[in-house]
Amino acid sequence: MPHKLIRKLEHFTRLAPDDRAALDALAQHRQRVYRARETIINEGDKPEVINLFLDGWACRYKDLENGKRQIMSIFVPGDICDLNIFILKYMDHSIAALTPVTVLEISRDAFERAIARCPRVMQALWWDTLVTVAVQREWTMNVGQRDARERISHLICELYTRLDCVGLVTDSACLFPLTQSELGEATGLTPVSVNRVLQDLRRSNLIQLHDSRLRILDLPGLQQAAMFNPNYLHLDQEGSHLAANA
Amino acid sequence: MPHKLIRKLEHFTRLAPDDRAALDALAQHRQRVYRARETIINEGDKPEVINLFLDGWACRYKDLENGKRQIMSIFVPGDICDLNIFILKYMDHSIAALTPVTVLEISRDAFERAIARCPRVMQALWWDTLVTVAVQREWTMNVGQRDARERISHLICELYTRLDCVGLVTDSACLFPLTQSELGEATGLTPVSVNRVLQDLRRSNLIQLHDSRLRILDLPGLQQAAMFNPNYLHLDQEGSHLAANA
DNA sequence: CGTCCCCTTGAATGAAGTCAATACGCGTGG
DNA sequence: CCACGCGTATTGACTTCATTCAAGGGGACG
Repeated sequence: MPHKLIRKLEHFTRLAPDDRAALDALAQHRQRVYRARETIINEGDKPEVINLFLDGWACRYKDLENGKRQIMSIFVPGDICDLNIFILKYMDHSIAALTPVTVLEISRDAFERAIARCPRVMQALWWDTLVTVAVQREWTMNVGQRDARERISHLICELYTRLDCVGLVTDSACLFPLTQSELGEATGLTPVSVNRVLQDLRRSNLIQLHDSRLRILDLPGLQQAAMFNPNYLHLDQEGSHLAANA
Repeated sequence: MPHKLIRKLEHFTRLAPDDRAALDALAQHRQRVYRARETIINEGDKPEVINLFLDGWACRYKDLENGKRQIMSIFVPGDICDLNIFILKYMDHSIAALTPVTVLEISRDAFERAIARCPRVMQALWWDTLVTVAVQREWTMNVGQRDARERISHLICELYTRLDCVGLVTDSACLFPLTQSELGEATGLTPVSVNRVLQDLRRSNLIQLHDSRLRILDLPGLQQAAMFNPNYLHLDQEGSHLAANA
């Protein structure tokens, strides 16, 4: 059932039937559904489980004293948040559903059992962790060095690529349920600026975006506008030498 | 010899003599010295070792097509960069010395041997990894939501706290070898803006900063100016229940 | 002694923010 | 069924914070 995760991990290495079985075993665990905007875990709470997102979009965010909110990560299906998070006593940020969301709650024990006898799974999950950090660095870069148009384009490129990885892109189109406010919170822009940039991207015939549907009309053009280089997602089967049937 | 790392890890958990021995064993490995500004590893290179910073400051950075550069992390003594980095085939960013730097190059094997029989060390290093990611998220927040004065203050607060953790603060003062350009590259500001903010912080009697020496005159005041909350550094012995002598 | 890097300062410019008004779709309840 | 409220999107006018441009000073080093 967590086959979106499997699908994603196979961008890194090929998994043996055993490995897949170990990952599937995780799916035995408690599944939980959240409504749009519902909190999944709050800053200050004690983390107890590893959340694996099966369906829907969610985000990591933090509120500032001055009322602003920064969205620091977006979770799409197949994403897993913080292996071993229970090492920490308190969450330093919150996680909330952006759309209705289904997650798998993996306990520490189940997780440890799953990876204990599958070194390839362990490595693949390490890869996923390293990619998550690389994404976070790229977000720092995005808000630090790019202007409004580049930021929004870059975020769109990244999410589009990540969705493609787990099979959620069809015909250059995908679901894209972020509001303009949320796009702003993720990129450090105001909703008004986001709106203006989106108008511009539409006028430039790079994207279509309405009713939570995104279609990329000119991927190379959009990537260029974003200075997007997918390197940091490390998707090119870099771990294939570790693969089951290599 | 990597006792700055040990010192840092003990903010999370208490280590047994065995654990310390395992960490000390790492120090047997190749030590390497870089000059200020020298590249330690370049974007595109294959990562071969885990670098543990013993002395001096370094940074992670990425160059953009448009000539700008974002510093995405700062390394101070006791910091370790990316456990298991060799899972990736290519570096997606570069690392360079900011000052003369001494690093320990830990091989994959040595690393695996060190943690194999010391679960506490493993957990402590995992904690360190989670903190590193939390710091990266905070940087995203910093450039995304704070104004110039807040950003610079925040970065100063963070580095001051991290240096304090490894015993590099004496009498509210520490080495602080970043140039104003580098501060700008880390915060998404121009050197001119950085200069103006620093003037302002000095006039407000919050800090002294000259000749690469920083003194904090009013820590609560600076933290308030920065909206700094050290939560995300997870320094309060959160893992003491796992400790050797708990 | 000259060069280079870093820091400093002032004045002009510009990108994004703020403020405000309007429009649109959707669900709820009268 | 329609009215209303609410959240989201759009647009225009004005403001502001940071950037850009430019010039000058000081210290380190060859």
